[in-house]
Amino acid sequence: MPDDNHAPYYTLFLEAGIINQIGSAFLEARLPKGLLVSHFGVVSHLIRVRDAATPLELAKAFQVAKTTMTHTLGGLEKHGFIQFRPNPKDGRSKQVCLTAAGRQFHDEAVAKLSPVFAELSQRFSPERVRVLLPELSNFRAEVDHLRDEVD
Amino acid sequence: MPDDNHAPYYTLFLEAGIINQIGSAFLEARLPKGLLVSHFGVVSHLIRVRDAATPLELAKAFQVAKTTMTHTLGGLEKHGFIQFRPNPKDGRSKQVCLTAAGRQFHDEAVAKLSPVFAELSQRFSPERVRVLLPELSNFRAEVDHLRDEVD
DNA sequence: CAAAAATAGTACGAAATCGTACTTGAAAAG
DNA sequence: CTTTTCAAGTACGATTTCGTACTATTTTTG
Repeated sequence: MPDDNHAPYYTLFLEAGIINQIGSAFLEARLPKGLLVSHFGVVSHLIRVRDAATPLELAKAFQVAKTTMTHTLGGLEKHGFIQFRPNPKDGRSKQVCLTAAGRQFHDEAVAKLSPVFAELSQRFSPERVRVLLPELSNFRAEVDHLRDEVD
Repeated sequence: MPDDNHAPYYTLFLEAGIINQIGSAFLEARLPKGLLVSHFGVVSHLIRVRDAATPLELAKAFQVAKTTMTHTLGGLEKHGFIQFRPNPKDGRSKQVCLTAAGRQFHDEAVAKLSPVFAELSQRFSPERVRVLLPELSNFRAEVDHLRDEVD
C-alpha cells in the first residue's frame, strides 16, 4: 500500500502548513494596520540578501505569482518602504530598493516580535531549533528541485 | 543581541512557509478545477479524524476564520462532497458529514499525488522524514500553545 | 539585419480569505 | 422565569491572490 509510505510526507506538509499559519498570524498581529506578512517578507528579504532585487526575483523567492508581487510592491511603495528604479541591465525590468523608512518598518516589527520569540525560546530552545533546521532545509531544497522538474 | 538568538526561529518559520507554499501548489495542480487545498484539507480531516465535525471545529483545526470555513464548506456542499445536518446537541450548530462522493474525491487526489511522493521519496527518504517529524511536531505543539496564551 | 520567440512587468477579472456586524440559539445571572 | 451575556453560523464589503491576456523589451533564429 503506497499510501503508508507517503504518510510521513503528508504529515510533514501538514505540520509545515500549521506552523506557517500560526507564525503568520503572530507576525501580522504585530504589524501596523494594512501591512501583511507579504510586505514584511519582502523588506526582510531585501535586508538579508543585501543587493537590490527585481520583482520577478522576489516573486520566485516567495513562490507567489508575478501579479501578486506587483500588488505587494505597490503597497510597499505607497508606504514609502521601497523605491523602484530602472534596471540598467534590462529595459523591461526594474530594481526594488529598500528605503530608510522600510528599514525602520522592519526593525520595529522585529522588536515587537522579540517578546514572543523570547517566550517561545523558553518552551522550545534555540538549540533544538538548530538541530532541527538543517534537515528541514534539506527537505525544502529537495522539494524545491522537485518543483522545477516535475510538471 | 537578542536578534541572534531568535534568528533560527525566524528561519524555521520561513522554511515552513516555503514548504507549505510548494506543497500546496503541487496538490492544487492535481485537484479538479475549482477545488483547492482548503477543500482537500477538510475532506481529509473528516476522513482521518472523524466522520462528522462542526464548522467551527474545522475552522480551528485549520486556523482559518469562521467565515472562510463557511465559504469553503459551501463549495464542498455544492460539489456534493459533504452534507450538512442539524446538530442534535446544539440548535445553533451544524454537523458536517462526508459523502461517498467526498471520499472518492479524496482517494482520487491521493492517487494523483502518489507519483510525486514516489519521486520525492527517492530524493529524501521516508526514514529521514520520520526522524525529522517528531521534533517538528513538538515545535508545532509549542507554537500552538503559545498562540492560546499570548495575546 | 529582420522576424520570431521568449521574458519582465502590468491591467483586468475571478476567487479565496478576512474582519465586522448581524441573527439565532444556548448558557448564565438575577 | 426573565434578562443578560455568550457562542455558532452567515451576510456583506474589503483586501489579497491568482490566472489570463496584453505591452514593451530582449534574445534567438534564419
